[in-house]
Amino acid sequence: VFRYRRAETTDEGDTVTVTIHDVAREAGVSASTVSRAMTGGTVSSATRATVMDAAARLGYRPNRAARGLTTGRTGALGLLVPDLGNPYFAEVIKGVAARTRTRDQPLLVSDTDEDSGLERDTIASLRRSTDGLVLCSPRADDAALAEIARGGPTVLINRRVDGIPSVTSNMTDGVEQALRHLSALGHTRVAYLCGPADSWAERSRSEGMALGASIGVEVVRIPAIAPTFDGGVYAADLALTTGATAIIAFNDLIALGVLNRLTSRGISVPAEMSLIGHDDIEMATMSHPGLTTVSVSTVKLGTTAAELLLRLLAADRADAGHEPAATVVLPSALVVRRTTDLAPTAQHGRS
Amino acid sequence: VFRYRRAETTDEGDTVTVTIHDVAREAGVSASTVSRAMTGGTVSSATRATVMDAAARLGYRPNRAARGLTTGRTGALGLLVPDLGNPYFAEVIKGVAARTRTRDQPLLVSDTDEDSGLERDTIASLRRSTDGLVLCSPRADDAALAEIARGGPTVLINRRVDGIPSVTSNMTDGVEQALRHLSALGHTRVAYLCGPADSWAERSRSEGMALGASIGVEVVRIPAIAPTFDGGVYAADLALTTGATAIIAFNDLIALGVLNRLTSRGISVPAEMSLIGHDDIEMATMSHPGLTTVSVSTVKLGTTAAELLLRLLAADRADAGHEPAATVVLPSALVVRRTTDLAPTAQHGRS
DNA sequence: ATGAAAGCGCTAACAC
DNA sequence: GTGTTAGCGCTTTCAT
Repeated sequence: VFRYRRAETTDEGDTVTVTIHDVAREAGVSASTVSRAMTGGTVSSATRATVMDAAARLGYRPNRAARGLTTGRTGALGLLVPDLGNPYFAEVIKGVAARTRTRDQPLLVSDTDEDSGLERDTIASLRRSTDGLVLCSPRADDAALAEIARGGPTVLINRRVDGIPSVTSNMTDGVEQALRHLSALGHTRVAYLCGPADSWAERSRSEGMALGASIGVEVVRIPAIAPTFDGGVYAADLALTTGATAIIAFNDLIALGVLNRLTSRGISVPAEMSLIGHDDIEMATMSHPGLTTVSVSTVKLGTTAAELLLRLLAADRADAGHEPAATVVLPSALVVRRTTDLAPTAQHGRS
Repeated sequence: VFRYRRAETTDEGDTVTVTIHDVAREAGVSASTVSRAMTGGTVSSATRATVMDAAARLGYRPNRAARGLTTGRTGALGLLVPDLGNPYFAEVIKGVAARTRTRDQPLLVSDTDEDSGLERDTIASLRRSTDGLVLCSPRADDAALAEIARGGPTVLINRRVDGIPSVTSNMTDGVEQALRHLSALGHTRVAYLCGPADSWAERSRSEGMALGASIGVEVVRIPAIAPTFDGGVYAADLALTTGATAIIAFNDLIALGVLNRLTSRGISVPAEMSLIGHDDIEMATMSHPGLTTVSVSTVKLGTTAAELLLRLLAADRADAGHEPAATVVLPSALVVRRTTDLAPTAQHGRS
């Protein structure tokens, strides 16, 4: 009854839409057969070939909106990170994007600006325009996350909640390696600069710090440092008052802030103070001296999460019996650069 | 003839979809009236109120796919940046996202990994799932961009092409300020670390460097430095061979690399070598010493571009006569921190 | 200012 | 394995 705008500009510049019916006519089959051929339904391989050929000849592109209207799916995936400006999360994004790009699935990325109020709304909004969500280091509590996961396919990064698939790095192990490294260098008193108290990552790393007691390293905790460069600048002075000869920071950003502050105060790293970060962001290689840090394959965190989500979606479509939620733990490894050295006391002993 | 999955989980946990017809019934009007009320059509303010009320009561959310099917619009916007890991672009993203968030429009973000081959494909893919695109520092040549812009509403960031709306920062002016600052400090020979030769940003900044000739500053160009930290590390040694007493880098990342390398080689910044970056990324404040740099309101670049794009879309819908493409130029300002000081020669003169 | 009706492009139940 | 058919939820023309 009325003219609809027909989109899709061809190379010749004229504007035509080729629909599933055009392909059907060209291939001499019905529209449903075309649909089946395109979406992997039961078609004889001969007709499938004919159809694919016709589609290619006509330059057919399925209309996402139309498909979405019938299937209820959007074809898009969503990813939520605390802060786009944090290079750690940027790498996670790249990992997820790498996986979705190969399937030509649109990826919606949002950040919450580290604000948990925003997190709720953003998730709801993302949910409505995607088929599944990857939540990176979410702030919400377990109950809220369970609720969110009930709303649709969900994969967690750096967070573990019963019943929800997740990918995490082995932070506890990473921190333990850091502690052992320091212990081997003769340090007996190290300050730990804690991250956000409510974060799962903080709890995991904190757990690793517990190793100190059993290997003769006294750990002094400095609570609730903002996981930023400025947080580190602030924390450096506090750490200095503890009598520690080494510092383990919640993340690299904090460590870099510490390094900057110590340098400004004329305290030599690593001669007078050793320093270890966490995450191995690119910047960690750029500092002077290069930062010793717990390295995590951040990109892989992203690709793995995307993989898990895709698997979830496939299982969903096949109405497969719900298997237990996959829980992948990626290894951590301490990368020793130049901010760690023998403890000053040990050095005396050495000379 | 068959059961469709009805989505939308309510607070009670049961799964119901409320459609425009439900609202129509509740409000005692026809579906078309509801549609008009929701989309700003001609409705009496009384019925509009009734409809909005009914919609709110029922918790009605328009189905994006259905709307898209009839209108040909997706409601989403796209943004393409060269590299998600570059903090400069991260801020641009935040700017765009801030604007789209208020309208609850999904934002699709992709990066090209600084690869111009990927750029073409990614743009095509983004185009199909969005109503309009913001292209940040695109690598494609003018003709290709004109072609892309013909494919749908497009706004450029840090690039100017005839007929396409754009937002840029005044890089030429920024670089001129840098040069004047150096001149005032007595520098007479400065090395300029060029960015990618084919980039618009490089041409703009290069233009600013031309000022040197007229204010008695000799400029030595070092061509085609990768716009990364490592690029800077590499360039530092080259710059040292030129006899320059100051360096202006294409961007902060390069400058930070230079700073790192100079520090490693035991060359004091700024005593022996002054250094200026460009962009004023957050990291520039974190270096030691703090980096003197050309500051650009990166977030505003993003919000302005989003604003322009939204305006374009609105005009499109209203079939408004095409006005000339808007070209917004945001100011630049030199931020003097601690990497610039009197030229060594001038210092001698001073003592 | 409002309602009726058609149809956007696609998929899925059903019959053969 | 394939065609027929109905309908997903919405917007818009047309008539009133």
